[in-house]
Amino acid sequence: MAKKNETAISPTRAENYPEWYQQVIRASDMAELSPVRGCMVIKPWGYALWENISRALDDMFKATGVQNAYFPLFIPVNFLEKEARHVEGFAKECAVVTHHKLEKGENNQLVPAGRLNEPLIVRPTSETIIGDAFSRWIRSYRDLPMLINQWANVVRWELRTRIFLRTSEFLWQEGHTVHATKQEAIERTYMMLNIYKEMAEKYLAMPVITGEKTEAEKFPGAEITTCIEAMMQDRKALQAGTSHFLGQNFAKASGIRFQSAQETEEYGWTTSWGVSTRLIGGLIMTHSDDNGAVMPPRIAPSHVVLLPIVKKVEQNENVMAYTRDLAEKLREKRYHGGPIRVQIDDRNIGGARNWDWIKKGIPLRVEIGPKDIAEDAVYVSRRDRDRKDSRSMPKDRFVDNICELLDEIHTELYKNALEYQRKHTRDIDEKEEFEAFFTPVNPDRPENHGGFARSHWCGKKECELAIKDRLNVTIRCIPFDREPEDGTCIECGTRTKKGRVIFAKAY
RNA sequence: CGGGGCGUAGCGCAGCCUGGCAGCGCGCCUGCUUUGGGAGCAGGAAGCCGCAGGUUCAAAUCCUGCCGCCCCGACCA
Repeated sequence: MAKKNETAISPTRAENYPEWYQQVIRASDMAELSPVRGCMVIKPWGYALWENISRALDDMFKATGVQNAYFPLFIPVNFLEKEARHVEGFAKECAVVTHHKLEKGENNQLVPAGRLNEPLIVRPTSETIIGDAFSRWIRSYRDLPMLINQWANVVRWELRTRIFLRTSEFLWQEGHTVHATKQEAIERTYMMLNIYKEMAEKYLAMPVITGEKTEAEKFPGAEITTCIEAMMQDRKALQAGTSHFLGQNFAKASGIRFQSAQETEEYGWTTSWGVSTRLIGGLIMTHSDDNGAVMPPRIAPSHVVLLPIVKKVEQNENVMAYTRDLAEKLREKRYHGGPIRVQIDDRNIGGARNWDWIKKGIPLRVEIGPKDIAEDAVYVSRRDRDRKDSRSMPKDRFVDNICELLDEIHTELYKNALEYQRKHTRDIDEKEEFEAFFTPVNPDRPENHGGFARSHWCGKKECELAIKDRLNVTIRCIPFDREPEDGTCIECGTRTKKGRVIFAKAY
């Protein structure tokens, strides 16, 4: 009974949020830093999240006619050069392959040899190389729409990295489509953003605000960038997914042309859209608490862990048999398209066993001891409730209702996150209040600040940049659901009727 | 790339000022006892003290250089 800290994770969120984040990842065994700077090793408990996320997304994509394909990791440098703004956006963070061979040099060290005639970049995103393929694949309007997705890794040479949120290499999906008309491409852009919203809210229990990026925050080369933005528990915004309408910019850069029904030659209208392993960072920072991770049930690596409690050796086999039988009954149940994922943990390590699963964030913990078996009952604890808030229930009722119980946890997590977001979102019309809102109360913890400010903006880039320079606050998005409203720009005071935009500090 | 902090066992740290056997807690392994909320006893394994050079009889400790990590800022999904 050597009770140590009140909380399993130290420091707590309030004490040091960035450090807490890393400790949650370590304690839950989701991932670790790799020997290569800025890269991560995703361990099974973390990778299962990505598998579950990607499986659900893949189904949703395919339901809209998207097909998967795979394009090369290496891209000729001159491909990137084709779209001017795209170059500006990505050139400075590209990893470049310049050699194709290693030779033994002094002291037996391996040194690069065999310089490439043309260097290759490691894809930071694949618009250009997919565009090249599309230019060959598409001849006629009958080839359209072209709806392609790839699951891949990409590399962006980041200065400052943070596990899952910003690593030099990350996993993602990138969808790329070509359409005969502007209208259809724009519709596709919004359609995919809605899928991301559904993933965030219905699977990750992460409420998001959908909207459009400003000129300054757009994807390099896009006409319209749409996004889902979520609030983390430090009240910073996380861009959790983006969908872009690329106009004809990339079609012109890559020569994606088709012959129309009217026998004219036209450029295609393209879109691209992606989400990444960053979503995992987002769900950690949305739901986890000072005792570790909290997994949203629908994508949790496991739904329930069974913890047999053996008092006397001679009861051991009885308890284990009961436990195995319960596991089998649970596995027969279907939950959101798959079986209930059950683990049995019979390690003999006392209360530490329970804490391990709390830190991993498994939605349900079930203790099974002689007392329960005598009553044909189980003792159930929910991760989203206080850890002492456990209750006994008849075993059959537990089995019959486990799907409803998991969905209830999902709903509760979503509700709490939405409540948090609303609590820290404020309409602000006075410049002084705006400044105070984003100024940390405690200078030692500059990450602590107000949250989302809904304020008026005249639409000028200078005002947006001035705020960014002064407060490190940016316009996260122009919400789709904004209502026209009279107001004055929070920076320059110009009258505007357009309605409010979301200002926040961002990851 | 600028400012600050930190590198000692898997994790968290002490030792450094004042040079002299490599330490502590947790974790890990073995055995026994235990098991309804971070178990007890006994035994054990585990270290390039970030790296390289220097000073010294002797360096985790002093000096020089480098590297890495974390936080803040600029940039980004």
